[in-house]
Amino acid sequence: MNNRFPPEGAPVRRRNLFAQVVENLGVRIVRGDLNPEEAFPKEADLEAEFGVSRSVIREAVKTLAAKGLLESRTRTGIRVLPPVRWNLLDAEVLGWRYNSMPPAQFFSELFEIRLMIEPDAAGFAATRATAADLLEIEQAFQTMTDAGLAGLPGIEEDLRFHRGILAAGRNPLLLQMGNLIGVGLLISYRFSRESFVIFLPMHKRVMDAIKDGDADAAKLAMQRLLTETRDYLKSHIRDD
Amino acid sequence: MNNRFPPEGAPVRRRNLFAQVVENLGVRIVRGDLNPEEAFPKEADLEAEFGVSRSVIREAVKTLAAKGLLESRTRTGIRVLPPVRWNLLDAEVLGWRYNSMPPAQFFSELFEIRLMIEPDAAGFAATRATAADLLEIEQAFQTMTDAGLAGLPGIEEDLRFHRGILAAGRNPLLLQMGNLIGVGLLISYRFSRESFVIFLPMHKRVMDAIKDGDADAAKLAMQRLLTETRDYLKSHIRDD
DNA sequence: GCACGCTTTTGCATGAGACCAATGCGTCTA
DNA sequence: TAGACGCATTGGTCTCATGCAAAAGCGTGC
Repeated sequence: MNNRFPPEGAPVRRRNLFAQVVENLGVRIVRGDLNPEEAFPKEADLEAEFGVSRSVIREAVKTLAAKGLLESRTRTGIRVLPPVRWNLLDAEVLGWRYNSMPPAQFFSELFEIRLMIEPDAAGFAATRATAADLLEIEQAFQTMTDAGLAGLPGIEEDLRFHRGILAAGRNPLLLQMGNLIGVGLLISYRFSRESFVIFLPMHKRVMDAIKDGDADAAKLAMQRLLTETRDYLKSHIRDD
Repeated sequence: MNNRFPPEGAPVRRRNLFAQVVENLGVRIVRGDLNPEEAFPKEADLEAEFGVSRSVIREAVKTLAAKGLLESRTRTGIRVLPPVRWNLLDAEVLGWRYNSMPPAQFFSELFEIRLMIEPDAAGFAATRATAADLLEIEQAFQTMTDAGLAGLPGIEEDLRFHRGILAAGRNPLLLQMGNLIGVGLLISYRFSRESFVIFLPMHKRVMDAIKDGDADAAKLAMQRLLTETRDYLKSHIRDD
């Protein structure tokens, strides 16, 4: 098996062959290039297309199947599952999907969900946070502030703050939303690199309400933070 | 490679070897039998333990890795990821986890999230549902009613109803919650096989509000349905 | 219409080598 | 001598190749 992809000249990405196949197929599926119902290449075809061995193809297919994008049966072959089956909250799937989506749609979809989850999560955090939870949130806020003053994007720190609140909500399922927020922040940054320091005071209000154990205030503060961020981003979308 | 599992005498399950390994390891991981940090068996050891070939083990590991339960690197070997990384909303992971969890904890975790999502989803459905969406919801309700009158559990139908509302909310991320509701209904049924017909009128109120396009009413009706169901289940938990 | 082979495609097994990153050892320097 | 740096070793996964088994759709023939 020679004639690897990508073709000569492209920068050689030193990653697992397997991961490259996964990403390539994954992106194509969520972009809709490969529809359900339509014929999907069989293992042998994929081998030929990518120029890799059958094991690599099989492991890639299993990975995509585990994320709900594919299904593979003997005799029938491989087929793309309908979008309902996709694990959209999987970090990778989220990334693939949001990189091929108009920003406006992305933002409305994202913040709609965040507004359902995070205010309530903040409310729970206010009544349930342990000392360790509070410390984590405070430290996250501190590093976020530092990053802001230093003119850095501070995505990592922002994510850490929101994750900290989800964790303090003490419901493991809440933490799943961390992926969503993370990918969201990343993409948001691609559309608008304005400083986020203007939102620091609002973050602080959320934190203070949680520290005070005031669930209603925490909920409202988070709601406010999210709607303001959403509106800000909506009006600052850059077309590129 | 002989000496397959399960040992002689056990009922022969006609499933893929691969799926069996995935389930076995998956359950052990989410149950906490195999902690992160702790040493995890390497491929060769797993081969020996399960009595299957490398291909099967590797594909199983890839599958679990895709669900965020494992990570496998060259030289370092395989290791269990911390629970934060697990894709808890994956249908399989959800099932494994909730089968090894005290019912009370399960119900509180489940309904906390459902109450964040579904009332808002119902609200969106009221303003966004297409004719097809409404038809689907009505049909689901109809089959649910029929099942109830026939004395059947009607889990499938119930799930269809709730999924229909999520779909009518017209935000793809909402549909992810379908898994959660589905597994939830299944487990609920294990704890309490009482008829659910008493909740039919409440379902109807949700549906009618959506048909009327009354978002607030839909939201409230859904909220009511969920809290009542939750309280009912809590007081009917059977210890078995 | 039904049973029964045929054939296509994935499922499973196995051997062999490449590749990668911890680990430990030795040497060199301040 | 302690510490830093480079280097070989080695234990694990990654990739390739090949063969056979098993499942399931399809058609044939009764």
